[in-house]
Amino acid sequence: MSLKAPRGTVDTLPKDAKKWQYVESKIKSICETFHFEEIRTPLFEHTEVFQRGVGDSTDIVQKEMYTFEDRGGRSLTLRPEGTAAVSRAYVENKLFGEPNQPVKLYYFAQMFRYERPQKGRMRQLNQFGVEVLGSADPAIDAEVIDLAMTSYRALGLKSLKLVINSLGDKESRDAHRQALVEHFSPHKEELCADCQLRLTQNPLRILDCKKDKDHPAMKTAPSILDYLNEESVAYFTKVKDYLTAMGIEYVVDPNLVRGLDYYNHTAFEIMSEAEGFGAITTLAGGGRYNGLIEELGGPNTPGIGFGMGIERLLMALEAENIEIPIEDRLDCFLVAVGEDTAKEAVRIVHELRANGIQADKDYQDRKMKGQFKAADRYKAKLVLILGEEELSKQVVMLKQMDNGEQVEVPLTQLVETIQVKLQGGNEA
RNA sequence: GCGGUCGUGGCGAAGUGGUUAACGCACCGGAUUGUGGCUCCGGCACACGUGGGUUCGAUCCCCAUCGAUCGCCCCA
Repeated sequence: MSLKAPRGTVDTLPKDAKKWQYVESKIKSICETFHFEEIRTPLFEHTEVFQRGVGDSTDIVQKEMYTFEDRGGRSLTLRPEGTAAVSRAYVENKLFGEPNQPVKLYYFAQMFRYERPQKGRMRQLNQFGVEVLGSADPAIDAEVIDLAMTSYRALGLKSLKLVINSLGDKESRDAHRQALVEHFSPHKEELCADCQLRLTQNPLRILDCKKDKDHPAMKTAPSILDYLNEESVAYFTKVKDYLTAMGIEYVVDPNLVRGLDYYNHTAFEIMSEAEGFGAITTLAGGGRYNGLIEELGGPNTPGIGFGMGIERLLMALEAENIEIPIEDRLDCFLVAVGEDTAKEAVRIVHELRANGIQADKDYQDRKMKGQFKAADRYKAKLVLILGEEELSKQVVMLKQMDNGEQVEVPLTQLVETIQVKLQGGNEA
């Protein structure tokens, strides 16, 4: 039996890797425009980081974590999401003491969740995410959303829908929670098993349930928006005003509830509305988490961020038929004929590369015709031909593949000649 | 975790309870004694996901398992 990559994981082969490189470099440059800096945290953390950070009652912690014990008996977990890990790093490295606040961070990282694989859902997935720590200015909420939207737009996506909501501060959430329990308790027996559990653990998430969405009590359920206190309303209003000021369209959905415990105030989700995208349409999700840093042992520090799935981003690009420009070229391919030329062939390719010229040669012992076909497949701009005759004359034939022109070049002038040829080609 | 569909060479794709499992693409070679994209000819190829069962005999029938895919749950 042959070995296969573990379930829910994939190999990204060169052709696709080029797409990833393109997407990542594009997004990174946008991060720089927004004056965000990269942070890299470990692939795994103490399990407690996620239990406390993400919340014990969440699906992620309850059934999706890759948790293992190391040889020292420590319980470690492959990170299932980025926010808790980055927050831990913020606290541990005392970034709250940095003079430049807020701290604006971004990351590209693999996440791991033990789930049933499906299109757009992998056990190892890649996320781009940002976290801004140390500011409770609603303008930052808008900026973070702007960064996400700008990234998508820059890659060409058009069919996007931004949904926002406010979960309010602690006082508002507690009041709403109380109202939800009172509202749903009389109907407890009619709700699905999950929701019966949610009633005591996390009543907010009942609103998110797809099974019970048609239950009459759902329509009359108390909306968080009615329980926001004055301060929370003012905050949410400012976020909306700032979005509007930037010309970013949004839809308020009072039922938008993020799956993780640490969120409060602003919550948002960006979805694809492209045709044929399948069941999964969420491209990115995020929100504010003002209590998380304190929960992880740091000072009371506000934070906001989002996570964006790169696999889903690529799916969305495909769904909208957006071509990703892939660089696929070779400057110079050396065709060598005859056994005696082997040593000189290796030396020439080495010399070209040492001078910054992209070069390759045949290693399959192909005949001349085969070597030319290979050069053609590689889309080589120039082909050098080295045979016994050229070797004895200390020259090489240089052929330009687009127009077939061929000239004899002394080895002593080869690098210079190629550089001129390539430069001329680029300008034209 | 639950349900549906699927699993044949590198890729695509026929097919059958029974001697060498089509074909196309790709790749290599020849026609063209040292020159690419067309044509013709020839060649190569670790293939019936894995493990059991039924059978004289299974790629084909049955079961299981693994994987993919679609949907549910939930999310990125």
